[in-house]
Amino acid sequence: MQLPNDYREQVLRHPLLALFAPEIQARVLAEAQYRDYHPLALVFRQSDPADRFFMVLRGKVKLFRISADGKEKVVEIIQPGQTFAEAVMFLQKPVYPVCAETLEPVDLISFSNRLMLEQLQQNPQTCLHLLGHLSVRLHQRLDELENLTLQNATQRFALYLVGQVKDRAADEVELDLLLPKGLIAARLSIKPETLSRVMAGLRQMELIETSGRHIRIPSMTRLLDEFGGTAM
Amino acid sequence: MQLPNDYREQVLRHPLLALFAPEIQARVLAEAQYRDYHPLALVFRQSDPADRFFMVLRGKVKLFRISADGKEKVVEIIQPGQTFAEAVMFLQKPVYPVCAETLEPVDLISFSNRLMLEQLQQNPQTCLHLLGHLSVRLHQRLDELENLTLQNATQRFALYLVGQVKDRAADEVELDLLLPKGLIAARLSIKPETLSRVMAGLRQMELIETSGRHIRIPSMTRLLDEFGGTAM
DNA sequence: GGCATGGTTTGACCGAAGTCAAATCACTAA
DNA sequence: TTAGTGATTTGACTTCGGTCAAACCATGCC
Repeated sequence: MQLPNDYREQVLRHPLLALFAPEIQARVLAEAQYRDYHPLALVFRQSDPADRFFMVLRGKVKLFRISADGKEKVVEIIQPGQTFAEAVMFLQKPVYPVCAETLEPVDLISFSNRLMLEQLQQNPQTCLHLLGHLSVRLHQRLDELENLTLQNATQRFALYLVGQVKDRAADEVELDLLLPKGLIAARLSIKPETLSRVMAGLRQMELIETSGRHIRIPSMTRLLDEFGGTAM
Repeated sequence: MQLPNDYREQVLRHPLLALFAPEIQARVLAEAQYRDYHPLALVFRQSDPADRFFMVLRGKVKLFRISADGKEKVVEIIQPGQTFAEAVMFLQKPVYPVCAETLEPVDLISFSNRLMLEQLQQNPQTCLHLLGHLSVRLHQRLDELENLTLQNATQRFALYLVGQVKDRAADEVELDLLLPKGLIAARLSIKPETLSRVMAGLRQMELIETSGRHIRIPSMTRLLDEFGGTAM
């Protein structure tokens, strides 16, 4: 399928491709595959052999793991503009470590690992950028590990809320959750029922006010005060 | 302090330095710092500014996080020959994301981030190697996340045991735990008391026999059968 | 409107792991 | 040997979050 022109620029602006010479960019795009997906479509499955990686152009993609007894752990929700499964190309035995499923109508572009690796050998700058990117991800995972083990459900949700806020300075904040609560619960590794109770609790303590997806935080300070964590 | 000669070779054999030209290696070593530590010494603290990374030459180093209320999460136990805190040099604001503490008498060598970054710009092969390394680590963290959320204490310990076994083929296995049980518990994010009960449980089911640090697994098959997970 | 569907909430109950405290074991050093 | 320190075990109790089931709500569709 043909890559629509309005996506071209967005793709080439991505740091992974931005530093390549124009003729290389052209080659990469030529070998790229563009595809649109229905909601709830499976992009790839855990332990599928992996010879391509992806960039989201439109919609959201859920990365998750399935355990032997069928329980799933949501690892990440990928937003437009982000790539996923890039780290896989560096493994000796390239195999996707998670399942990827679309949440909405989604447009994806995918790139050949082989071609990308070849280009990386010529382009240390992009290598360094990727190293930076992976380092950040590694540390995010660290944060998440810490959250899971050291923080309870309410603290995890509070931290999630904080992460959603754009204006870090303001004390009184309003925002809209951009995911259905069930998904947020999954992302935080708690059950929807528990999330519901957690929010009820915070409402009780007058730390938040809610109506549907819309949330008002009267005092960020007070919220962080109760559920600070090491955060920031 | 002077780097003992018998360590020199070991250090230069490490993939991070192995591909550098001899004169570069010499420069890196010249700027490296060698030091020995007592047991329970703090190498660096979480959120200390980070301008060096480390390689363990002797002894074990514990990496861990401390939460606001003082609880600690053991992230990793570093063994001789391994490097740690290499990923930090790629961050915009280089700051150690964990605390590092020696568990035994330890010898460390540390390298300048600045110098290393300079060299990486000239050496895409080593970049790629590092990318591979970080990717593996990223996926290990994934495994760990999955274990924490999808697996209970007994399953986690069973997986840990499996990971300790050298001979993957044998069905009847004997091994010695190389860490005190308290640390193993921490590594698995459970309390020592719980680990104790977990082992008692497995003993009950005749899946393991123990005496002190020594453990006999009469049938690997049976153990994995009960507590398989997605593992392998 | 009436109804089906899926997301969200609420309640009653359960269970795995944490907490606290005491007992026991292991090993060192006098 | 004996005392002392720290690691490990055991028991009683608590707690957080999960499970199951029912109610509730919003939405779109006929």
